[in-house]
Amino acid sequence: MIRLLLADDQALVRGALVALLGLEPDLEIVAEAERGDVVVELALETRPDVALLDVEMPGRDGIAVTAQLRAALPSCRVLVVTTFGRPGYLKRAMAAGASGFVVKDTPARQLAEAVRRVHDGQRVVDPALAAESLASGDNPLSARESDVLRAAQRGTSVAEIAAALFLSEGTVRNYLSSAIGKTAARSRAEAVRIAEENGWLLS
Amino acid sequence: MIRLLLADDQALVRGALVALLGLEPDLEIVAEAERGDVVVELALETRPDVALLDVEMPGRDGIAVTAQLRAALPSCRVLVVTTFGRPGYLKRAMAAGASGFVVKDTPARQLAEAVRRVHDGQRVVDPALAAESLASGDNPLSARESDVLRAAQRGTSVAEIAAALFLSEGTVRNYLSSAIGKTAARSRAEAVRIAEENGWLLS
DNA sequence: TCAGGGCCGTGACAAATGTCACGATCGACA
DNA sequence: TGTCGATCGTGACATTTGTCACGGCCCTGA
Repeated sequence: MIRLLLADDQALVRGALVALLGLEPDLEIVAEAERGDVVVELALETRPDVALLDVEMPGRDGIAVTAQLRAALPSCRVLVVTTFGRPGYLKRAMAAGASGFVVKDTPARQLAEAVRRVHDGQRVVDPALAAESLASGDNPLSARESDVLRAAQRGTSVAEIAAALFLSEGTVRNYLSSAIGKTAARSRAEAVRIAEENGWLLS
Repeated sequence: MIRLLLADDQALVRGALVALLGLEPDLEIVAEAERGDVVVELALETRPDVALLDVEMPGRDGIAVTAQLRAALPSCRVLVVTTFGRPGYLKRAMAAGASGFVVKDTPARQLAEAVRRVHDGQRVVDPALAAESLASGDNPLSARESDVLRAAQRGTSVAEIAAALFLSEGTVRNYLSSAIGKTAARSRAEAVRIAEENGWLLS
């Protein structure tokens, strides 16, 4: 039996995944989480063989959880599941120690198979996404530029961003300007969108 | 047996829901769709009793599908399922003729029960969401203001919005300004965010 | 019939935004 | 050791954005 941990913030999806995977005779769900920040603790208690982690979760995002889980319980492999096939997500998930990366667009039948492959020590990655990920290049933003873009995500003004990050307004404008340049955008809002779509704004 | 149609663009979620609802002895999934614009045709072929529609779908959004489905096959009740509990979604779904509205945060066990209630002619609505929906008031934006905000969603400049909508730049600025006022925002980007969160930018 | 509202446009203005040039410090790295 | 890049700041400037006042057209409801 492969022991499974499931983490997804949408109760309906989580429950449905339980039903789906519960149909497989060789899989057993031993734990469920709806927040990222309880996964490691739960894993230490229940000792799963494979953890299915969503990226978008309250508390802590799935990629950060991946890194911590790999450190705390190396015997547990991680399969990351996500709604959005952002190139940066895949790259960072693999760098964090994930064994597989699956988008929610993939047929349901392949999920159990992916779990088995991951448990088997193989890597599982959507080939199309892998290609896109390679093509999109690395995150060109510096840490500060990411911070400023993240703070600008909700339509915040320069003054508010500066106050939130304890920077001068001029500095914020400089970072925004260089972020706009690096993302090949033509306005702050477009830069935010491009960075989001590439998965460059996590953590 | 209650005959079910399922529409959700994420194959994994759709498959998982099939597994979940397939466990219920009185439910039978007779059709699946991954695009909004094929649902009506599919429903006319398979004659389901209840349709489970996601709001966010390619082709046609679930609320537009609801209206068309109600017209084409009045015997089929609609239960709308969505990731985002936007107040405006609920209001528009009910106005379009949906019998129920469920967010993906609700426990999986309640889904089958919701399907039965809807099939029974009852209405199913998350009470918390209903309250929020009433509190948030109606969409204050005029059709044109919504158009302009929608066009501004991706960080587009005034000149580009004007070109896309065949308007003068001054007019676009006026609409943006009044939309900013009506949403109580302080910039275009914030107005876009507020309108999105309230579900005012559909269709 | 008239008032009101949505729609479309113009022009002018203040404020915010984006760009550039210029320093300065610091750590990493060859 | 020197160089490079990231970080933080200043000041000046052009452009864009947001606001306001005004005009006109059309439709709807009182």
